[in-house]
Amino acid sequence: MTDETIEAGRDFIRDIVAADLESGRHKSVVTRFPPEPNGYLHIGHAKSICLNFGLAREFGGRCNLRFDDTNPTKEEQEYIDAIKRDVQWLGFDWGKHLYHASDYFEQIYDWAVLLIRDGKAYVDDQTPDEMRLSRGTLTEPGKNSPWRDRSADENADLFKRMRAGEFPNGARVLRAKIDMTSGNINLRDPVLYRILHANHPRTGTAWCIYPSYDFAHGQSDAIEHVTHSICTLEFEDHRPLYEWFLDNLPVPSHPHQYEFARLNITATLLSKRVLNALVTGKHVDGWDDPRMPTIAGLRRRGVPADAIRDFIKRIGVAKANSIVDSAQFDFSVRESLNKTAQRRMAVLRPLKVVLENYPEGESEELEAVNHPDDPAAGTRKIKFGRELYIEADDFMEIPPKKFFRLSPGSEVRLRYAYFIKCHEVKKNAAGEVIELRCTYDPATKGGNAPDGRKVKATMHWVSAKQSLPAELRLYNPLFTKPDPDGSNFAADINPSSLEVLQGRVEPALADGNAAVIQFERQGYFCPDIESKSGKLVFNRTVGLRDTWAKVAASGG
RNA sequence: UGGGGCGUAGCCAAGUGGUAAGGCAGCGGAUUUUGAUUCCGCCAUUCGGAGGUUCGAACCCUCCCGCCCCAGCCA
Repeated sequence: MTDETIEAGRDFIRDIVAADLESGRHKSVVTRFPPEPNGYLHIGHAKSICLNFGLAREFGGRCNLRFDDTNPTKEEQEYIDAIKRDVQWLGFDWGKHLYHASDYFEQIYDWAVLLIRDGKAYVDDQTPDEMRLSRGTLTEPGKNSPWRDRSADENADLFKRMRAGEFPNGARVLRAKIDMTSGNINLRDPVLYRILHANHPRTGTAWCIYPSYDFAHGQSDAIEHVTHSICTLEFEDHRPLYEWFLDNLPVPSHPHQYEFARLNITATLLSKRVLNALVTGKHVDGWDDPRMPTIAGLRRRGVPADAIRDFIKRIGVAKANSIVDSAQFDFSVRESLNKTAQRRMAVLRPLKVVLENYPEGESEELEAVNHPDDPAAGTRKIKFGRELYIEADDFMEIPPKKFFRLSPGSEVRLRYAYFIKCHEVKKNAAGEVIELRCTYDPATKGGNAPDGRKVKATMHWVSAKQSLPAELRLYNPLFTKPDPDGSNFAADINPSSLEVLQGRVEPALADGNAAVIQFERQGYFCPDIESKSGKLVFNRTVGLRDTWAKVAASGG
């Protein structure tokens, strides 16, 4: 076991599993992660993945990856491939336990026939509209279908002909005969099979009838000998139905369903419907757009898998609906990256600085450490010269009280280099600052003054000549509101979720495919998949905590 | 106004009859050649509300209030 699993928190599900093992109800735990391949996995799925695979790992059991592929009209091979890739990247392994609900279609069909023989299922000829009307409402009971009392033989014949493809989509369905007056609407004769003449990613055209989620899920769990079938709260109402099937069919095992609250994060929408619409509506650039809360998007953005696991561990598992502050996620990302990311310097918004007393045409090499807390990361050389770029935000001509970076007359340190002072500000016709004329103190090489004088700020910089141009992509929340409206998300989309800057980076980043690095005083960045030498592109994974921004925002 | 759930700090979340863990955020302070990191300290006399049981209640009982989910041939 790794430290991570030892530290896994306690929650009601882990308590149930531990108790079931303790009491001997189960010899070992078997869980499953059952995605429908109709979209990419997102951070909400990561919660389920960490729970299901984590349980198996912690208790020495097993977790199956099972595709819930019962609706060929929405499912695609691309999603199957992406889901596998993402689960693996998150650090989990299903071993040889890769399954599909479609693997069980024949068995599930046989069980449907059995229910028909037992008088517990019937073919309904009502139209979808008629069915909706006769289902009743939340407060009124439903009415029995006029087809509810067909003979077992007639039902068997009709069902066989449904399978044979004799009827068009929607013509008939197979329903369980349970109770049209139940307060639980899921028990009002739920649909077991519907006719769908569609190509299935795995079974092709072998079938034209497909089992519903309810009729496939529990039985699939039973076939796989799943012990704890964990799903989200909205399926709580389905549990009586889940159990009804297990009780009325000769299944090989009897799993139990437990429900937990799905993940919500502020200013983030986690529903495949919305994510799909963001992609198809071109609001983002694909499922792996770094602004997306998909696993693929987070990965492209530079978020490490261990940060996602750490986040999931910290938020816990419970039954209360909740919305986690996105700052909680950022914390886990920074926590991970702070330990692993090497430091480099990059200027996002370059402002030219000319050191008037530095000899023209000369340059020198200075030594910079790669990680302040990890000497093993070593050092690197960086070029210093007469012309530099500093961060435009690090200069203010008229500094407010608590601003202790560069301003006319003030002295600051350039990291690993020298103290400098500014004595002239050049502006363009529009009055914008375009260049600073400064002087440096040659006695402060390396960043310390022999006379012991202190500066209040240390700033990053790059050499004007030696640095490289780079595109820097800064990501802001995709939605402007902390609680965007999922049914009308377009209205809440943040028009500045992507900011593209043309900055300058140290030459050490020339090859364009480093791991995630920290640009000192700015944040963690990783080369985008589009980055290459000659055209460097970096994604900002997350910014550093910025106390000054808070001070400045509060007026000073 | 049917059925199923859930209410503990700004946000997550432990706690299940013995006197409110922890994390995030926030706020102080120390260290700092990243306004980062790290480190210290502060942050619920009270658990949605009201009654009741008990020596003792966030935990048990009663009533009330609030929020979420369900009326797909989606999952």
